[in-house]
Amino acid sequence: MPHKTHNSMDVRGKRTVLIVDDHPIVRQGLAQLINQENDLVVCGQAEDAHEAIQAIREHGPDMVIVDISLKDTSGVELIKDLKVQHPDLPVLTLSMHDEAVYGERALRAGARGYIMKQEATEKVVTAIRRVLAGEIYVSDGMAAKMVSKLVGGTSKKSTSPIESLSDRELEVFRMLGEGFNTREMAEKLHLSVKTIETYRAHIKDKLALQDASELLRSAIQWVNSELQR
Amino acid sequence: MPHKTHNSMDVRGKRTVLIVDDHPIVRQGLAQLINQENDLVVCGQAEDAHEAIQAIREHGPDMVIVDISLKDTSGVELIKDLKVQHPDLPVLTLSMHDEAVYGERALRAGARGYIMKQEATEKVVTAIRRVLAGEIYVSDGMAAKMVSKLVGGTSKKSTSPIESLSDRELEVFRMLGEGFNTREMAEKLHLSVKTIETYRAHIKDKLALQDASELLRSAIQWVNSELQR
DNA sequence: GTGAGGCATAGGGGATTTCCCGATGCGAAA
DNA sequence: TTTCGCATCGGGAAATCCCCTATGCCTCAC
Repeated sequence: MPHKTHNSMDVRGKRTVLIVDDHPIVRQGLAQLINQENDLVVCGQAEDAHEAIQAIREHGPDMVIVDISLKDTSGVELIKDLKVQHPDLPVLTLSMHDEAVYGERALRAGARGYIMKQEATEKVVTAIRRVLAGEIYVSDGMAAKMVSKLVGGTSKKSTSPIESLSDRELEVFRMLGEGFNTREMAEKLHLSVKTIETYRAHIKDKLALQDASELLRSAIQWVNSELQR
Repeated sequence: MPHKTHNSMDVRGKRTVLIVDDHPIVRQGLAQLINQENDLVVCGQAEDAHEAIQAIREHGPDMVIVDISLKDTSGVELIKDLKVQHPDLPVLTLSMHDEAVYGERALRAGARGYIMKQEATEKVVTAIRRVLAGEIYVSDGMAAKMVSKLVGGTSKKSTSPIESLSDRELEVFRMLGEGFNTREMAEKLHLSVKTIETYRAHIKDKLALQDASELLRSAIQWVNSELQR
């Protein structure tokens, strides 16, 4: 398949991959994994959303691998941005979080695949190839779940109210449970305090919580149960 | 590959390292990082506590690097076990979680160092060397915090600073970690809001915490660790 | 293709809460 | 008996929370 505008292959005919992850060790592992394949090569790395945008401009990679939990802007936000700025650039989401919580969000944001760091390295390579080929990669379990969701259509039961939170709201909810206050969240996410306050109010509504204290308890409990996996 | 009796050096005179992490990609990155040093070599890998114990028996490494969040047993439990079974085997804790939350717990469990995955790879190597040399490695920030905690506690012994809380203070600390706000605590304890505020201030002083947010995080973390024993 | 509604973002202004100063009484310890 | 730590409160300024409103996007149904 002949590609269009930007450089689809480097001089030695390899497909180029850009890595976005804020853990140097993970970048190193991933890079080695990719570079030892004879048709793939890592053309650049970034550790936050801003660097990622720049690196994409600079290198024009064939695909990007994005960790979903970055330092400032969350990976989901970066994926959404990329969807706008580079609609044809395929994105594979790499995450240590459970796919049940973040998988669907990542795909809805525009990712072409989702894989957990717990997976064997061969599966990661498989996922990369699939995404490069223009297909979608998710785990079998997640694929099954999404199918049944489609078939079931309006299955009102068994949907945790947490599912109803928007991406930003979930992010705020998680940080709340980790003990951050409104101002800290605003700084971390580069948003106005007022915006965080709005999210808190929405979360309270959606989860039917009475006040800030119930909200906090709920968030703490959820974060802990997530840690237990 | 001849196994020696115990911690010494392998045939080529390198110090041997065992990696325990449930993310294959991280293991790969770390292994490459270590193996490219000419005096260090990875002698084995494990992805959970059980495999780790076995691998240590088998390879007798000079040190172990343990991720704090494993699949089954938490890394902290593994570290405690190792402290019993191999008291002289130095352990470096590697974690993606903030050191403020887990650092102290890891060290108390017996680790000789704590480093975050966010750190640059050179720092990781530095930490490994330090721990191998029998020293303790923590970040500068964490070291400062622990010193101020010790100084602030005025207790010569290394008792947990939480021990220094009075009964009322401890009660407030626990309720804080459970998500109660000041007014609710006042009602529950039949005290003035002002009194609870005073306790909060005292706890902050005694535990050398900066602001309400740190106080909250600390309380949440403590309550959780209490739940797990 | 238009309107309804969700989402991300944020401001205004009053109600609460936190934070930094005290302060008082009461035991225990020095 | 003087000096502690502890439990208990208050004043006042600063910060935060809470309720309402608003705008610019999207998506999706009709």
